[in-house]
Amino acid sequence: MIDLRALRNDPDRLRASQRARGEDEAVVDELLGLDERRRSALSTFESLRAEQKSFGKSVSKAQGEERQKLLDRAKELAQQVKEADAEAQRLDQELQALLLTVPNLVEEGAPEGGEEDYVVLEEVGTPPAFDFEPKDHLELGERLGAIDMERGAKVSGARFFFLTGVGAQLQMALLNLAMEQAIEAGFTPMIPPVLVKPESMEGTGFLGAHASEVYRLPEDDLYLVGTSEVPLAAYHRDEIIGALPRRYVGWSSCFRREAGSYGKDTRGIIRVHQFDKVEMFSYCDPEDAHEEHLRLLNWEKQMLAKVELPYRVIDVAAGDLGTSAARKYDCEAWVPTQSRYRELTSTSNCTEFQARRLSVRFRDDEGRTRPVATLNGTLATTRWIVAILENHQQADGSVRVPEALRKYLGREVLEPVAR
RNA sequence: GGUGGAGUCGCCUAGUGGCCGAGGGCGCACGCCUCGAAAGCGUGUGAUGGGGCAACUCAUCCGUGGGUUCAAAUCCCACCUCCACCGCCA
Repeated sequence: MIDLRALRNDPDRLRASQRARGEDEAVVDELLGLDERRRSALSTFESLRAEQKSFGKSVSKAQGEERQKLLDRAKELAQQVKEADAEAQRLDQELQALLLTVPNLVEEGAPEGGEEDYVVLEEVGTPPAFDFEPKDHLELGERLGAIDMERGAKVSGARFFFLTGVGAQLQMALLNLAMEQAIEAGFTPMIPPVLVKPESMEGTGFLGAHASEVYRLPEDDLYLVGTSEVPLAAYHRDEIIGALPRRYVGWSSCFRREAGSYGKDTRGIIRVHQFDKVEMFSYCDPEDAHEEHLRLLNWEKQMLAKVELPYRVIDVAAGDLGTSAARKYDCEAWVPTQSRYRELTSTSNCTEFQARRLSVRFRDDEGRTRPVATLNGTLATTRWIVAILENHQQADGSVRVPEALRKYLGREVLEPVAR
């Protein structure tokens, strides 16, 4: 949620942000008009209510006929107060509802435009040159006895899979490596709930434009999270926290409906309904948010270096930021059989947007409460297996294990197994 | 799933229609005292929103949402959470 008071002072800032995202600018004037009417209704209610309160005092002191007279007038007042209250509440709800539809203000410097308008910030490493025909991750995974899509489909349907044998071990190795790196950097490890209440989902901004991506359990009015960002952001809901920054690293399964992606990435484990992820989450002073964002990006790059993958970093364009992010950097690893880069990590600076919805505050130097900034970034996911298998494959179908993963896997090469 | 009990300021607690416009204690902050500290004494102590350059001021908030009443922490209804016990189950 954006800051209404800041909007009053500088409506052009939101106009520019909406333009950069390719979204409606008219919402600015709707907000301002509604806010004006709400404040006027509120002040009407407040003065009536003050009158009613002092009137109530006189009633309690009066006697006999005098009391009866006052009672008649008080009854009238009560009616008026009730109406004024209802009107003020109605306008406030209308304003809140509209406010919830407005995406975060875009950070200055983010590229304008849509999905294709990203800016490449850097390319790290060199895509491997094979002197044989590289196999894709699924073929490799099946030969290694690491990935079983067929049985995934049999048991759960399309876009579900089993990680088996070294596949399961490889994922654990990867996620353990990520957890270890984060813990060393001072993050508090967390294993969060993956079913959350509507307000947690709403608070993180996932029930707006992307609501169809989210699994819902109507019987229990709970949602399955698409990322541990959701429970980690809601963790401090309705709290005033001290000692910023607070950094958490969450390990969880993630669930995505992938509605509207029919036909895209249908082969293998690139786009699936359920996967595991290690996610960094940071609460910090809004003044430090930009710096913190760059730190998260750096930790992501450290992880990518450890698994020895070639990748590039992109600055995601405003129109592709999603509801909550003010700025977003993705790291995309090279996928040899697709001859292109695919997203492995994504780090967002959500500024105070989520914290305002979730009411997570801190005390500034003057002792006033202010919303914190929240940021998140990926340290490892199941999808990384795709890039690791493909980039480190050898002519015989074996896969070289990156140095950093060896101590977890206990071997240097993953060998094909007989079916 | 069933039955019973409970939810008041950071924590503990008082409060059974108007004296609550929420009292007390703990904690915390500041001051006095002291060479310094402890103890003691004094003062202060929340959130949200509106108005104001400001000191300040007004309104709302006693788990949540409704209702009764001129007036609700207090009465009524529903829900939520926690605790205890019973049943069922991985």
